[in-house]
Amino acid sequence: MPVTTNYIDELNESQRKAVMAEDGPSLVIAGAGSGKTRVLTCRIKYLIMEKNVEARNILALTFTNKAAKEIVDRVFKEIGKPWFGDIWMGTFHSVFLRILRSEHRIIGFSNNFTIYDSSDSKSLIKSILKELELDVRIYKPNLVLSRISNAKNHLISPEAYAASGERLKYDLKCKVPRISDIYKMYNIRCKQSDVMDFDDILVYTYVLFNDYPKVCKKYSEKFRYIFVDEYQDTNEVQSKILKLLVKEPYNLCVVGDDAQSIYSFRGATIENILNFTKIYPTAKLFKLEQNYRSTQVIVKAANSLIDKNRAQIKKEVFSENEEGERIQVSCAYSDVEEGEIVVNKIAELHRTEKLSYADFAILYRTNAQSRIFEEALRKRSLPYRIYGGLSFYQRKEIKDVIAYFRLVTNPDDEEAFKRIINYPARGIGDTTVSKIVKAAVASQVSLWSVICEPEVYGLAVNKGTLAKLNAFRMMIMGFKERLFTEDAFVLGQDIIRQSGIISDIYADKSPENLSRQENIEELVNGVHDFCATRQEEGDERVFLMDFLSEVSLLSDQDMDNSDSEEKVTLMTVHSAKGLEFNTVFVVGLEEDLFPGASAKNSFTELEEERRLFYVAITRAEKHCFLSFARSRFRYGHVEFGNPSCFIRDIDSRYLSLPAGMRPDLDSRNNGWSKQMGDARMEPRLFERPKVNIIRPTVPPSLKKVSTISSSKTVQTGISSGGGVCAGQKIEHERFGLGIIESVEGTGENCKATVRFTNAGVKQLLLKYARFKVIE
DNA sequence: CCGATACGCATTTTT
DNA sequence: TGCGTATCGG
Repeated sequence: MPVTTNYIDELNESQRKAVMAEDGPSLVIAGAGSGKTRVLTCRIKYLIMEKNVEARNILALTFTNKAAKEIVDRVFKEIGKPWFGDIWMGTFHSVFLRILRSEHRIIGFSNNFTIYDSSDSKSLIKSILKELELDVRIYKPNLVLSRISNAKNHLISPEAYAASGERLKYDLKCKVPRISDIYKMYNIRCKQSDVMDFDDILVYTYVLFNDYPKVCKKYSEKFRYIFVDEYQDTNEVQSKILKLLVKEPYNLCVVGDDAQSIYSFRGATIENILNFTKIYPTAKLFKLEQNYRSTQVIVKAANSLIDKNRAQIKKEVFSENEEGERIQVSCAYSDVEEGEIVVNKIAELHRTEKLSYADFAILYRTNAQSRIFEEALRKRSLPYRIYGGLSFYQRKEIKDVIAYFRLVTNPDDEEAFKRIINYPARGIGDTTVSKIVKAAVASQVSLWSVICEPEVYGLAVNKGTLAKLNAFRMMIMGFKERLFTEDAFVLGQDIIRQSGIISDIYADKSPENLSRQENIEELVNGVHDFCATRQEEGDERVFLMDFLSEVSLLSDQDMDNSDSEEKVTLMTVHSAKGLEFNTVFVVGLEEDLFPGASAKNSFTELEEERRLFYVAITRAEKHCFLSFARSRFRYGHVEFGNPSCFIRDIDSRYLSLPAGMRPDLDSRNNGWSKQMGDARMEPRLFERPKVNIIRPTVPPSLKKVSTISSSKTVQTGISSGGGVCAGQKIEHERFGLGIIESVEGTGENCKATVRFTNAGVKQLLLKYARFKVIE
């Protein structure tokens, strides 16, 4: 047993106070780079090791899968397997989805309900608009969706919406008075389709806990200690769910930074963190103010910036690191030149300071800005990686396959139905689908019900179409029968093959189709890995629904990018939250771009943009560069703009400004008097650049996968039970190199805890694990 | 039912 | 400019 106080000693004063706090609510305000995850994981460890709290009484909630994974790994590492037990850790959505699945009956859903992603929601909105004969140019689907989402985030039911004078008035003012009706229909359709959208996962959890106190009590008693990461990003429902769930003495520990709240456009409300002590009057407040990440100059500059915001909790973030150099501001003639300046600087620092390419990040406000930098980097043959853009799961071919999986799991799923009813083409066109929808709406049933009993619901189509519909139905039914008798991988692969997707995509060999093939193969691999992992962890049977549940809450950021090559990172400021880089370039600092144009009218929006800028700057450890361009190619033509007001929000003591922008020298002009900088083009290299647009590692061929599947029970390494012991070095088929930490159980149930170099700590059920012992 | 062409419109996006 | 959608013609 380790000396229990060690890890406590390594904390600073305020961290320690937060970690060792008595029972009761606590709010930890954690400045950027102040070690908030550390406090979170240490407190969990402290409770378990010193306070004899049982792991199964702990719940830790995050916003991203990535954050969840990090906390799981770190806690696991800290306390080891025996103590880890079954702590519930995960995103709000995944944890609540798990609860909703086991309580599905109570809230009126089937066991197999599926999840709509935002594009499904949008698509449903569109069909409702069509049915109501509303003009999509006035009722912009995105607007409608955000109003509905906003209502849900505030727990306004369709009925409450219809009765809310305030909301109706606002809609009327915006000339979209029928939002209320759309909302109502949207909800009905989701219910009929046995689906939930992302917001519903939270709303129904609230309803479950609020309307069924007995159920709530069950979970309250289970989760005696609740942790929330990034609390500044919670919305109203989330905070209310917590309120229901947390009972005396309110062991709710939330960690966050109000200065980093950048998701209000998604319903996050900064009031949650600002009012925490009002909701929980006994709450203790802890402030982590020492920044371990950045130089003093960077921290001070960031402080001076965020100081311009009104709504915030007072804190004094400081750094004891080296002072560091001033933040250099560059002015470029054009967006292209801005790219060159940045890339030149990267090349220079790479050379002079021996920095790895992975030490650099270029952060921009909008994804559209990435291209310029991409081109500049490509010209210089520097390796880079762009995050964002269309994610793996948003690709058409992937969505098609997932739609099949969804429909097989839940035939009532309307969006999945509509997506694949005629893909691959089987002669069921829009007119037929419209008739089905009409009949379904008229009888308040799902589309699937209509094609099951066409005559009952008065579906008027000709015989040929009826036959085609029937064939489709039989195919789906055929798959459905195997839902719980077959493995997700086997069934999934059969669906892809027998549905005709394979023949459709493999029919022609155009380059874009080739990449589709690769993507499908990648997905098949994903299913395979998923099954294998779950089996190794001890799940006997892994069904398609399990895969779906996981995958519908997954984003591309969660795919393991173990691609070890060193690359410059290009991403939006939003996606950079939580990350850190030695050197950061914040680019495009122009009015109407950063801050964006719409921030002009609203004070709160401007403050949010400022926080966003704060997040950007505080990603930097050593160097931070700011830049803007005088002219920029936007929407097809060149536009001129002014430097961002945010540059002037930073105390100029911490900046090194280009000539013409220095407040003491020339305050009349806007920074346009002179060109700044010595952006000289270096000789171009015409080598093939190392491009990598976040497509996951090269997928093995489908053929290879099939081979693996057929040899499912064959072990590469040792047979179950004997042969392994702690300390051995192994190589796992997917996780790579690792060291066995412990082995327990015998025979069938023999499990090993393995620490992998690149994949973290895993528990493997030897019966399934495929690896070989190296030494 | 699918392809071609025309129009209009553009943030950020953990789940 | 470039994508996604709407509409029309084969």
